[in-house]
Amino acid sequence: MPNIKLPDGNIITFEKKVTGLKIADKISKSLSKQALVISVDGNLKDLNFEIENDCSVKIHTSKDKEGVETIRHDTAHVLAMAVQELFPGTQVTIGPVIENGFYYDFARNEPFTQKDLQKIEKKMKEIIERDEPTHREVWEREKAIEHFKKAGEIYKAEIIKSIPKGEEVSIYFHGKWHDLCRGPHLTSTGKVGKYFKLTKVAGAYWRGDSKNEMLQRIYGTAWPSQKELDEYLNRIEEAEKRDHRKLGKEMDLFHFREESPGSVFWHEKGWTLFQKLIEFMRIKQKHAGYKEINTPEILDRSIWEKSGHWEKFGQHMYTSTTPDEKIFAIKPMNCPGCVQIFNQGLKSYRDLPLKMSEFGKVHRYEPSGALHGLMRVRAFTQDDAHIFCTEDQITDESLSVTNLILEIYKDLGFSNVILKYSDRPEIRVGDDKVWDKSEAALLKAVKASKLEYSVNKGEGAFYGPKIEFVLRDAIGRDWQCGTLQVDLNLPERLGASFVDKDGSKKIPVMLHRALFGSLERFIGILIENYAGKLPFWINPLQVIVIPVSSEFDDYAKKIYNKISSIGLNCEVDLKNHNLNYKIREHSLSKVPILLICGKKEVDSHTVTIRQLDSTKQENMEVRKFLEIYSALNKAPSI
RNA sequence: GCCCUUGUAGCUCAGCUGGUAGAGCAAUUGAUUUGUAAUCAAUAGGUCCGCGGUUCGAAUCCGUGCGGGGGCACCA
Repeated sequence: MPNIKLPDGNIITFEKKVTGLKIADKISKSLSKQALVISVDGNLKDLNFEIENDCSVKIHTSKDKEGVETIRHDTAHVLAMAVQELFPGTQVTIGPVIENGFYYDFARNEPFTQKDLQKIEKKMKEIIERDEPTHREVWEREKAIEHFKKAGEIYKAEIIKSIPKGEEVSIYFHGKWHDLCRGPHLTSTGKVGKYFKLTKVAGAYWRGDSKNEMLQRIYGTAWPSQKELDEYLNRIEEAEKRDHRKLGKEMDLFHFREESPGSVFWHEKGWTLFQKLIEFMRIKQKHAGYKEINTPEILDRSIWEKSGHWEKFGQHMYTSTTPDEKIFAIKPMNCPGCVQIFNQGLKSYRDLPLKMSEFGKVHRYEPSGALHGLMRVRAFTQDDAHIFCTEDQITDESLSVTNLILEIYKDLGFSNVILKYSDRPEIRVGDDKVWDKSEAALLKAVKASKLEYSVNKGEGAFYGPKIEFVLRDAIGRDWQCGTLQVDLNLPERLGASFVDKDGSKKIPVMLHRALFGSLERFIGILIENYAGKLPFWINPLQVIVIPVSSEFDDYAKKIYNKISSIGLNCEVDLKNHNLNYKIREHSLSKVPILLICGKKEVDSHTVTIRQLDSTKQENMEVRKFLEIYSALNKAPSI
């Protein structure tokens, strides 16, 4: 006589054991139609799972995350069914739900083509129409292993072997086709619906390990309705339109070429943007008490050996041999150089905290497959800084770094920031007592920031704990940008010390921090966040002056000179094109302000302003325009 | 690095099963002097990514190298 407690608190009593399907029936017809899975005391179960004891349940429909995920999981199964029907001999491996969809990894000698995907989709729809009923069986381990081995499903057999002893080995059937699976699943393939799409094929290592063989992964997306599917596909399309590689070309900011894969050729406009960001940072960092330095790009091998980079990071380092056979490395990080500046001359405790910033260009030999536009490059500029301080100063300094980062992000339009805190990894250097102290100090700063944070256990650097700053962009994507790391190792390795109050020599703590992380990457993020329509103050081409006809060229030039002289990035377009053409051209290249001058403007000594994405025109005295827009030509917080 | 895919004019792309290349935009020149998202015409523009092979003949087929894209691994 199970008593079933519903989410609204009501209790329904059944005479004998009961399934989720029956409970839904009892509640309402519409619920029983929409029901997909059920939570029984918080555990997700199939709708025909038999409930014998008292419990509380929640029946999930496509309106819940659980319901949608089950649809996706079942779609993955249907995908595997279709593939095995169409391509006998293909082995199945795993097929989990991911954000917005699912994938399934297959082992097959021939590659799947784009055409195959269409064929598979068609077959999937057939299977859904066949409405194969689902049922679940629990098998004995050895029997299951034998069964899958015999069926030529080597990977499945291996998965079963790795299921912890004591855990059930459940097999799901959809008609005759069956697969090892934890479940839960819909009651039949017909429940899946047809609102799915296979999106891409890709390679993926078996068990995610690059030492293993490569499988073929088919990605797909699935939704409860056509509308949601279309919306999702639209979102993808919109994101593609923002792609910084495409916009960077269209806006004439930068390009890449074969001679230096993963390194940026910055064009004038892109470089102006780059320099504007640096100028902005210089002001903010000066206020925050940083001293800017600069260290060599190329340093002798010996310092990299001392710092540990040669051993730990050598794989990613560019080296260079001189004609006289000396080996130098091109810096992959700025820290050793900075420590050498600290080491020059005697430092006192009175000098601490000493904050040295550097816009340092570093080179790292990244694997070719990792490169991606500005987001992942082989040569990039860090807005780096190293703070030398005492252990007691870690919390305050970390907090002031956090505040600086938040201010800077906010100025650039990102106010949604979360933190990731990582503590000691298994392989590390230094005494556990020192770790205790530095972790506590850093965590205190994290908490004091009052930001949302997550803890990544064991993911700190080998030399100390770290925080990563993650910002969310306009279309909801997260980007890891800033980082703050406590370093208890490098200062000692490179012989840094200061004279303490009592006259003794002590080793300082070093904080590594970067705000944007990489200027290149951050510019990529900015472009995508704003879809190329950069805020006025950071825009590398702010104003274009357009005469209505060549008769007004002189006036336009005069205006252009005035605007340039107050430090705005301005151009004048004297080309032999009509007004409509010029407006279209410059609007497409996303210039925020177009100034139109004709007879009217010359007579009244005004300009007519046309803002990007607005057809409204505003006529204004030249003097007033200069006043307003020179005030707008700086960061909001400055 | 690994799997798949891709490389034609400055850009975006067409070029079927092998017969040495074409469009639109941009550029140049000329005409036009224009009031808020494409004025007209003419001209010029190519080592079809590199190397090798098959073939009477290769942008096209094969091999290989390099680059791009989608993933995986990597992101110290």
